[in-house]
Amino acid sequence: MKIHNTLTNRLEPFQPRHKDTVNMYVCGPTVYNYIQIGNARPVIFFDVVRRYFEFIGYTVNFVSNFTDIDDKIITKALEEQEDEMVIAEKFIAAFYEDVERVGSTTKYLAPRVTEYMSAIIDYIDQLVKQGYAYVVDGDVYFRVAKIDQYGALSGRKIADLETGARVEVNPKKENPLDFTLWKQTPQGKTFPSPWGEGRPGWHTECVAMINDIFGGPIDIHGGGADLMFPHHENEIAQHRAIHGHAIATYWMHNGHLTVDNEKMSKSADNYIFVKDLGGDYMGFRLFTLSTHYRSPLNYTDEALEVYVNEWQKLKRTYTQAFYQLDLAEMLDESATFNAELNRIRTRFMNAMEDDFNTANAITELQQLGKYTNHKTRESNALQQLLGAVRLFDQFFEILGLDPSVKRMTKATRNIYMEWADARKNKNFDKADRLRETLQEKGIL
RNA sequence: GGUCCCGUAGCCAAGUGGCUAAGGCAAAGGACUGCAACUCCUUGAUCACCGGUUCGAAUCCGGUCGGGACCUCCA
Repeated sequence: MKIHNTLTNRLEPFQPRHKDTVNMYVCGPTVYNYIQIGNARPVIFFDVVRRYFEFIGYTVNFVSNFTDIDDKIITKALEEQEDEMVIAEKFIAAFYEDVERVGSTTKYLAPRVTEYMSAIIDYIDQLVKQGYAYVVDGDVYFRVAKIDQYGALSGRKIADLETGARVEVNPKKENPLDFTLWKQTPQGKTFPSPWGEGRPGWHTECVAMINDIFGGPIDIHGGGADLMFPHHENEIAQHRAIHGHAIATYWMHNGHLTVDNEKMSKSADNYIFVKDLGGDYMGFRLFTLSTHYRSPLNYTDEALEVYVNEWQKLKRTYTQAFYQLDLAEMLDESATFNAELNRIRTRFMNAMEDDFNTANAITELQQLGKYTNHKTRESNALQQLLGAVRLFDQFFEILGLDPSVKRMTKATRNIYMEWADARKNKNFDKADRLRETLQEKGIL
């Protein structure tokens, strides 16, 4: 297994810290609105990472947080004249719905900032006591200059950052690059702390959560590329300060999704919420996996349509093979793979092992589709067909695609038999009627 | 202004030093079929441009042009 590590900017062999276990953490959403389709990319990709590791036998401890205290939530709460926590709850529920829509699992630990307040305050307190942070008028800032390796993740140097600083001047900060750990707030929900009533900055939560939940450094820390700087850089800085090392071995970042080659933004009026996408979410999932995760992905209606069609095609292929086996009472759970299927499987797995190259994995999925279509048209190929269906099952499990095909009921089976009979007897009126019924049931 | 990424057939997209540059979509032609749908087969690129390194480059280096990201608590 090779993974591109943003921290070293290299492809590295994956070595878990604990045998047979993968501990991973993915930065979750700030719950102030529905998620847009760009947010769905890490939701889908890291779900695939998890699925793959589980498939090859690892136990995966997957954690992704909710930022439920934030300026944006306060703004939203004021707009809607609602309590901030009500807003947060609403969008957490909406988030889970969207996660399920796109076929990712919601079964993972999802800590919230509000549940971690004391751990966050403790962490900041330690930073202050050890001189890595300073207090000014009830605000607390991290002293970036104390961390030698600051900038290593995002490939920046402190000097460059200072030179090109477009950072707003905050006279309270010793250095414009210093980031907020705690701040007093004029409005919104506040929490008591040694520095007064206020709220934590954004960067401490993940560190506090990871330390509490995993009790030490983890294997994989993931998120969108925009989190590299400053968010992940700041997480690393805080962790180096107290623990002397980066918090995770491998840092993985997915590239951004654009819409019609433009970044999604409210001002550009090209925001697309996952919930509004409508239609075929499996097709959308396939679309997001069709490009390597580190490359940018451009959304257009046409591009999505291509993969919606592709998914329909794969599903049709699978379904036909499945029912052919079902009719023949040959739908065994286990199957042997012949040389061709093994070749496809090996290529698929190799693609996944190569830094989760889902684009190439999907190519193999398509090759399997072609193979299956050939076998569906052959007589006496049921063994190979069974192998194909079971290999499909494996690929679908890894990629999180679900064709939702169930065995035929007795009634449906009878209709199918009647249809076949009618065709054989050239009773085409009847056959066409039955065909329609079967098509409605999704059998044909 | 600073840092970084990208530019492969009409479109999407793998490949990052070496057999004839994967795969998909679209298009055209063909096969199959009671009709249709589905499916299958065949057909396309010297890799933005210029120069360099090398026995050999889409793949490394330099430059030019074009596009994008981050530096603003956006995945």
